[in-house]
Amino acid sequence: MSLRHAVLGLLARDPGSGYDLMKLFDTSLRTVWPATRSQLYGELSRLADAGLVHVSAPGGRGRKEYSITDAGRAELHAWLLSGPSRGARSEMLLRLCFLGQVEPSDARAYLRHQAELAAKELAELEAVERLVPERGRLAFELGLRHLRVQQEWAAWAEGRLAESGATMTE
Amino acid sequence: MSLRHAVLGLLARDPGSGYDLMKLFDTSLRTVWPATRSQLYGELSRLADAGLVHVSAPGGRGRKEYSITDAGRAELHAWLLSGPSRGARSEMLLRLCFLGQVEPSDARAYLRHQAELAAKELAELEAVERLVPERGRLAFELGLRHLRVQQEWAAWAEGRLAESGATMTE
DNA sequence: CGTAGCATGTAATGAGTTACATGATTCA
DNA sequence: TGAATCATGTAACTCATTACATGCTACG
Repeated sequence: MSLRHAVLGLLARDPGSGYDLMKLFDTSLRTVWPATRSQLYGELSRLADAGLVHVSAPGGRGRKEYSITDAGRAELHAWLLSGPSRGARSEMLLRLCFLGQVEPSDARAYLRHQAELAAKELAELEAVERLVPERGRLAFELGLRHLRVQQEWAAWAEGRLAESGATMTE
Repeated sequence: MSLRHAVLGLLARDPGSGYDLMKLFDTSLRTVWPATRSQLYGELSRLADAGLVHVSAPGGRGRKEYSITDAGRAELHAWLLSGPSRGARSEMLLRLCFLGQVEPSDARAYLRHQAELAAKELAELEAVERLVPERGRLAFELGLRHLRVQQEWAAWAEGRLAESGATMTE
């Protein structure tokens, strides 16, 4: 139930309408916690019902500007410091569990492709490094490091498969 | 839609009943792709309707042993080699985006806790390293490397906060 | 006056969680 | 005969995705 907390986090920085928040979900949070309009507007209503946010400034064109309440801030704070919730799914790891079931050459090609993909994303990330605001620095650095291991690991894994394949056909 | 592929992957290794598969979901796949009974039995029916698996051996107590079909194998193969699907959510990264909104001392404590957590999981993983079957080796290694960066990063991040906190109060 | 951008939602469907509900067999 | 294990499911609910649907306003 973290969409709720993403919304609270954004509103804790600045009040805004659903429309405003949507732009943030489509930019800064795009790769971290994607959300759609229908989800967002629904969640805003529920948050308002629960008293965690309130409409602070109705505007033209039906605009409703929301602000976080004290209760909302308390909820956000508690969540921020709470442990990681269970149930993490990793499609990558799942594929890996069954990668032994395709031809070794296919598996190698797949891993090579993964390495290239990670390298590309890494390059993109490094290119925008200086644009990252100070407050986003920690998250950025973690993303960077994750991509680096991803790339190194894929290269290592491909090498390993190549070796064992060679051994087998000898 | 990856529960489907997890089931196909398991059945491609060995035929089994919903009950059998559930044990695997609760052990080997627990940390990779958790699933519940109700999800699993539902998915098995749908897979059978779609012709990707079939009941190969009905047994006592209502047991239905499923096997993968050629169509199922084809589907699995295609999925294994397909690119990563979009929509990856990271609760960790989301927390990080908003960690600036709590007291620096709270944030540091949180990061220290994360580092310890990663170190503990790492130790557990390393302890069972030799029990990992050859076919699970790639996934295991990726998990290991991810935990290592997690730990190193959390330590680095905490140090960074400590520094900037010190600068601010000077 | 038209179009780009602002601004809000609903409906249908699929995926995941939790709780409930039942019955057969084996073995001590 | 009673408990553990085998074995299957349904129902209610929440969360996420996709498509549909509408209307106002500023500006050129």
